[in-house]
Amino acid sequence: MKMSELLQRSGVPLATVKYYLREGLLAPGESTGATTAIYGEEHVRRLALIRALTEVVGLPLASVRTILGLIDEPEPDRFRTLGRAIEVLPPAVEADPGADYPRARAALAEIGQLYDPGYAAVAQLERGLAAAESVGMPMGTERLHGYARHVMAIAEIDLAQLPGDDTSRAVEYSVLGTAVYEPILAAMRRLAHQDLAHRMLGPAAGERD
Amino acid sequence: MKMSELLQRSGVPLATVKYYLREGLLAPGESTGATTAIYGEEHVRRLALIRALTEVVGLPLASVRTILGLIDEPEPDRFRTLGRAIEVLPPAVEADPGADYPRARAALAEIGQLYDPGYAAVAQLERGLAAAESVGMPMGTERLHGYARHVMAIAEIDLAQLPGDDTSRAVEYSVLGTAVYEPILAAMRRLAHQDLAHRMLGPAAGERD
DNA sequence: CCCGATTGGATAGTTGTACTATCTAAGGTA
DNA sequence: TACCTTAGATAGTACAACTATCCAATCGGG
Repeated sequence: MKMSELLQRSGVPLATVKYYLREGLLAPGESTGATTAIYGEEHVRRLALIRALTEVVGLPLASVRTILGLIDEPEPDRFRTLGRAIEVLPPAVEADPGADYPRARAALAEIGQLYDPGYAAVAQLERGLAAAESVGMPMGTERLHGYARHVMAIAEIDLAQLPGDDTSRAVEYSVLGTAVYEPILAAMRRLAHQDLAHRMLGPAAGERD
Repeated sequence: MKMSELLQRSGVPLATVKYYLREGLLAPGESTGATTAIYGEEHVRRLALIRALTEVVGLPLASVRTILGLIDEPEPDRFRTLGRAIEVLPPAVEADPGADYPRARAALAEIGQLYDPGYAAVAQLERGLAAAESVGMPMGTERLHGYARHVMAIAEIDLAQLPGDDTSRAVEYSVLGTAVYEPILAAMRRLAHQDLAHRMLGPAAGERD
């Protein structure tokens, strides 16, 4: 397809597509002359991916670039690839293997999970727990155990669908599954709150207070 | 305490505190003369809250302002208050009561939950589902049901701790609980993935691939 | 009570991100 | 052939979140 069709299919403005091309987020089309190039489905898909990561997940373009790079050329170690991808997901915190994350360490010990200070999610957990604390809502043991049990069940659902054979696809699935399903889970939790509140407080609860 | 102590306690630079004061995010201290004012614990707490919302949750200051306003002066309807707070949480999507959200509607019907197009989380769910689809990873029915069950259990844990008597505190708890625990849940899910992958693929899995 | 440090209040400047617009020249197209 | 589209380059914009400076009025230790 030509540029005009790509614009229409993707819904992204011309100036923005050109910007993404300049920035190397989008591969150039196959040139068929000095003023034309043809684009394929992969360009439409890539644009959808960029927009999803920026608009839905809320990533800055620099992080999008990192993730696209990991999908296009994953590192040989699948764990490290996913770890690096997670590092740029919000809340972006760099993991320092030498640092100590006391809250995260205690929490993980409590629920019997691996503590690896080199993994970005550990730093993220530490930061989240510290933030909850500093705001006057520290996470209690009961809540921690409850969360852990159900989060583990959710993770099992995720892992069950991971394509086991093809590394590149598995990386894409892992990265996107982490990034794309997170907002969905968040929305579902918010809706569950509303649903529960309605049930617990009765149908007129929306009008009360 | 005086300004210098507030700076030291909060760790926020002077220029930034002044900026927050100008922007009305932080209440001025009690003036004791033309060049001095005294600040209290509530100022320290407020600064921690602002930093948590910006740095951990990743909110723009405009959204922080909305949330602070809702905590300081909640609307009489607790549901609407929480709804308005959720509207500014990422992924920020405005709910349009007149619009139709087909994917969210279908998903909620599937799991037997209330569908209210005026609630921001419905628009957020729609957007998340559409993004997953456009990226080639549509959410399947099994995954939806699995997620729903465990998310509902998590929401029950949340609701169980909600202070029932004081509306203002309940609003603060609801808003902060939604915003502050979300990153923690996200981090826990990421860690659960790692933990599961290690168990399933064996201890040497980190080195494989 | 004096002098350097601190503060409040105002204003201007900086940095970074993500575009958006314009221009030119060369094709392509009806 | 006349107009439309495109590639490629460059410049400009808009906004957010600070950051820095300046001034004048204290405040507080010696």
